[in-house]
Amino acid sequence: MSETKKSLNFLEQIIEEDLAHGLDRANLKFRFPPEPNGYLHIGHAASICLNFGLGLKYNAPVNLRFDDTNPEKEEQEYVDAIKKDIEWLGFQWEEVLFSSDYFQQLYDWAVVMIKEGYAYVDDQTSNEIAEQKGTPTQAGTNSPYRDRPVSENLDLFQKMKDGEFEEGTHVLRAKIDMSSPNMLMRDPVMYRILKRSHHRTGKTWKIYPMYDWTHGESDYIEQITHSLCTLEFKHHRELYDWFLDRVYEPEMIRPKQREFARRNLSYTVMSKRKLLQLVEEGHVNGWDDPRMPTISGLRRRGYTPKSIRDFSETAGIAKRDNVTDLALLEFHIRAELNKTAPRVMAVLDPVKLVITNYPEGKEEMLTAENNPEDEEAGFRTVPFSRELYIEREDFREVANKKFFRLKLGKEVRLKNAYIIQANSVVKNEEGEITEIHCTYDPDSKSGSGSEASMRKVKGTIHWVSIQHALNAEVRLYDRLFTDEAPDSHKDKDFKEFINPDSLKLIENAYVEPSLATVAPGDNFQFQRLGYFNVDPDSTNDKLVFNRTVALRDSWAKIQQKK
RNA sequence: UGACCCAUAGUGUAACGGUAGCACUCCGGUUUUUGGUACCGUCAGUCAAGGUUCGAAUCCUUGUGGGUCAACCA
Repeated sequence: MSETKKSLNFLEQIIEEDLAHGLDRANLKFRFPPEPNGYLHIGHAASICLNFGLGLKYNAPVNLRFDDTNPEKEEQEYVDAIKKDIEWLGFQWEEVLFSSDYFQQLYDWAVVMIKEGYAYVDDQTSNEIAEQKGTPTQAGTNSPYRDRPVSENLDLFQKMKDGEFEEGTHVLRAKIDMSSPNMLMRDPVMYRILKRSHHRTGKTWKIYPMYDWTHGESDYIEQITHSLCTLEFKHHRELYDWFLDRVYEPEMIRPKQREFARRNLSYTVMSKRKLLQLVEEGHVNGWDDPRMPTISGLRRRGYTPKSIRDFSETAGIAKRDNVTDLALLEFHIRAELNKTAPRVMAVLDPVKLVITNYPEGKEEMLTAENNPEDEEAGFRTVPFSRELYIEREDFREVANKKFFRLKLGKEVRLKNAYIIQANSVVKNEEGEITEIHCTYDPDSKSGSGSEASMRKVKGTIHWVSIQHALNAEVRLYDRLFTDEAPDSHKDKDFKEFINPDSLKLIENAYVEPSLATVAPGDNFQFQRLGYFNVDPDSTNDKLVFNRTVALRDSWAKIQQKK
């Protein structure tokens, strides 16, 4: 009975209103319209989750439509990558479509517009046209070709299409209003001549339609009810509607463009241009570098589809500019991995520990729980022996009471193993500790049920058996930028804020032998350290792990306060 | 010196004229063979000034602050 009513975001409210005013629920249809000129990022993910989420909520189809009207920038490679990312996020489109599929229809409509006096061919250069545009505060002036006869326009447009003119010599323009306060309404270009091979239509077309002319008409052809885009397209809505008026038939669905604020994330940038720059200038190792906010980068970093969907859901949709805290994304990946990632032991900064009263040559297999958060996860065994590695920072010769880890003369629990007491250290000439000598309590074996095993010891540390451990490379990632909003500073380039420590490479880490058979993409929790996944670079000979995110670390906070 | 959009805890969002709520972060505590998780708790907000109203985060006016718009890009 206690049904918590979920509040609707403003777009859902618009849809509900449309439904209430007679729109048939069965006609609801959405689309996600990427341009195949780059990789998808977390901001796109918000849009994907929005559109496909609406599709799921209303049981309505969602088309994947590639907005491919510019053959100069678009490539098949991006089409494939985009499809992969959307599927990986867990969504299914109704149809894969391309704006280029509509080139003929668009052309036919343009001819009609010319005949009706709504479009004309302009022979001026782009500079001349730009000069006549005016400014936001100043009206533009009409082109000298604006009132050329329909027959001449038809003839010229035909010749543009036939490839009789060079690039840049002619454009088709909509005849609207050169004094409109909306710059986009000042006779916008509908077609330009481009003698470029298109990734799908090849050399069929010599002229290509512009975004504004294409997008709304594509929505109309597909009978999309709600065409949702980001805020910067707000001014385009007037044009979108004007173009729609040229072709709209009353018995058809009339698509509606509505705008929402794009999702920004702190400590990163979200523009394709800037991300491309990071790739091209070598600040990162490609579009799928685990530090990139791209879907492919997040995937390689170890983020899961669900964590990204949950993030988008929690962050919500609204119309104000935002910079969402990276901590929210991290919260969701920790929440999921805590429930699903198998726990294992790995030592990243090893120091040797010798258990002097443990028989030399002896080894035993100890039982370890795979995931205390998941009863189904079961148990595994880990080998134990006389010489172990522990984390260097888990030991101090002397320390105060707040330090729960190993110190001289004190006890600590080795996770899944025995209680040990540190007795002495061996140092090298530099005074660096090379070995810690300790003794163990043979009766304190974890899970043995003995009285000694039940003893409360304040600290528990992880370890690996030296002779059984596997060598691994571990890549520790941190935020790519040191500033919350690196591209928000007018006087500074965003690259000035690149974090020099965004990648810390550990070439000689040690992991427990159960990890011998992992596959790229597998997620683990390295106990007490964080969540890690297997990088595609990983091989049987050389394991490579990426740190997805560290565990929350209250000890680090205590230390920082000092 | 124009048009349009936006303004709610540190961050992101709800409240649709009727008790400002949720999540993250931060801080404190309980439990714990992960200084993790879980659980409990604390701090913290309607940009400003007027107006309408019994009652305003919500409606109106003005101001302030931020954003968008002058590609043959999308």
